[in-house]
Amino acid sequence: MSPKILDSAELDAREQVMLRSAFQLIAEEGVSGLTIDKLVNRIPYSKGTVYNHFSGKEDLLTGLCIEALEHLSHLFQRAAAYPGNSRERITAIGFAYMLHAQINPVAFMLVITAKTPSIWEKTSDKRQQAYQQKEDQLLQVFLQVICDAISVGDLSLPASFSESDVAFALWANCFGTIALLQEDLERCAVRQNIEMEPAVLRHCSLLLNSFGWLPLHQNPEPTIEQLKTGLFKAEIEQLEQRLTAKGQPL
Amino acid sequence: MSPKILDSAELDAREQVMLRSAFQLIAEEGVSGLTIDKLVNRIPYSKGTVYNHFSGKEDLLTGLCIEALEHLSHLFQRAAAYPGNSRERITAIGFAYMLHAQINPVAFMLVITAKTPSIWEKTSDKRQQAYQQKEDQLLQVFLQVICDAISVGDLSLPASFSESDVAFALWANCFGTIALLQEDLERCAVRQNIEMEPAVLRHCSLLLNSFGWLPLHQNPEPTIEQLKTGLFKAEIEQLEQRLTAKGQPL
DNA sequence: GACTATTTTTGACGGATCGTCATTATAAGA
DNA sequence: TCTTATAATGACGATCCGTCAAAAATAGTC
Repeated sequence: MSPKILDSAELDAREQVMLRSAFQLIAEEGVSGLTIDKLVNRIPYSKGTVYNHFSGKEDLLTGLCIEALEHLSHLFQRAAAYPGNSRERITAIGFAYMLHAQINPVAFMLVITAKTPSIWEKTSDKRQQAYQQKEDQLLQVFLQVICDAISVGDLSLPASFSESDVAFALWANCFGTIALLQEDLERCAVRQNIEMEPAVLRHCSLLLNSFGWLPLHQNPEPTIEQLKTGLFKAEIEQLEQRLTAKGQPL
Repeated sequence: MSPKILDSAELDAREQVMLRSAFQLIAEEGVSGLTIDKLVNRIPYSKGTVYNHFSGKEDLLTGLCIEALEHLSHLFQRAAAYPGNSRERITAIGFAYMLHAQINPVAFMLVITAKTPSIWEKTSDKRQQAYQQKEDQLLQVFLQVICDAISVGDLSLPASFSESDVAFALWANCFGTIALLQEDLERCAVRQNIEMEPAVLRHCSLLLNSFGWLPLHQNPEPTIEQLKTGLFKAEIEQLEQRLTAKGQPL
């Protein structure tokens, strides 16, 4: 039935099937619901074949994370290409990060836990490298906007801050805000009825102001409505669909 | 051998024994190394007895998180009582958060993952409540310092910011910085040779300045050396011991 | 087409872990 | 001493993981 020599297109297609089914399984039953046996029952391949593609459950999870990073990377690149000033663009990236986390909360949490030793150690070298590469891509987008801002004069680096430091400060701030407000972490004491979207934007504004990133704005950033009805219109609609009918795959 | 009717002191003592051994097991073999069977082999109680105390492995993990939050709570309270101005005190809390994460990195990561559905759902109601309570305690310390700062005049709330919003912004910022620089997440692209201590302090300074929290400082906050040689002397030493000889329990 | 060699797929198996529960052990009271 | 309530035990069934020897499928050769 199957060809003797498998071309990489066929292999990729299979991997996609496996990742899709794994994702769906997680969407239905949570991360702990993902089981190799259950997965095998849903796909036209056997357990052994799955293990030809993934070194184990953890490798599969990292595979899903890589897909999530790809999704995020697309959003970032679109945000970075937003036709506005540098402050609007960096804000758009933060906004994109938040959108991603809301559209795909499970993947967002997965990425956090993917680097813990219990998962990372069991990830194949091949996929570890692929993951790192995607992560680098993301950082590059961030850095590009920062460098642009500097060259245009919108931003001048504070003493003892490198471009990377600025990128990291913004990233950590967005990440912390999103992570603590993530729906998975319901009923956190820290988050008392705080809405994610305004919080992320407020925190971005605070930090950008602190860097003296021009043009200085009061929060909320005025450009947000444009992002929601323009650049990220599709994602916003996708998000609203999610809120009405839950449980559908990415 | 055992008394017929167990008083709560005896029960608490047992729970401590179990938690200690679980902690040690994790320190030796990582979170995935914690196994009920292995735990049972190390303590003078049987599996059934363990299950009389904890509803399962996840409940045990949450139990460890509660202990971690208690540790953190002590640090926070000491920081909040630091005899300095309000800005120094809030900075001391952020510093304490970082110290805690460095002294007990596994617990820090555990607390992140504890709220994910796969763990939280399997946690007993009793322990869920205990956890929430500890979390509330932490937030209260934060809020107290913020309210003090306002009443003293060091801080005036920005428009559309409540006290909780300020607390959350600071918390999220510290959390994000620490989490991304956590040693468990080695080789993150975002963190290129960035040291945790200066990063946390820089980010705190940025945010405090953005709030106009008086007295305005350049980073690094000048009070840090005092914290390291005074208030948190013991913890700093503990940390240095950890760096030289790894693997010893909290 | 028959036969061989090579590649690929398969799922049964051993090992490990979980959580339960019938059984055993212990202590208090009569 | 004997009964009874309480607590501790660990054997057991169920589940899941990852492996590997056997089976299936294909390509090549005559």
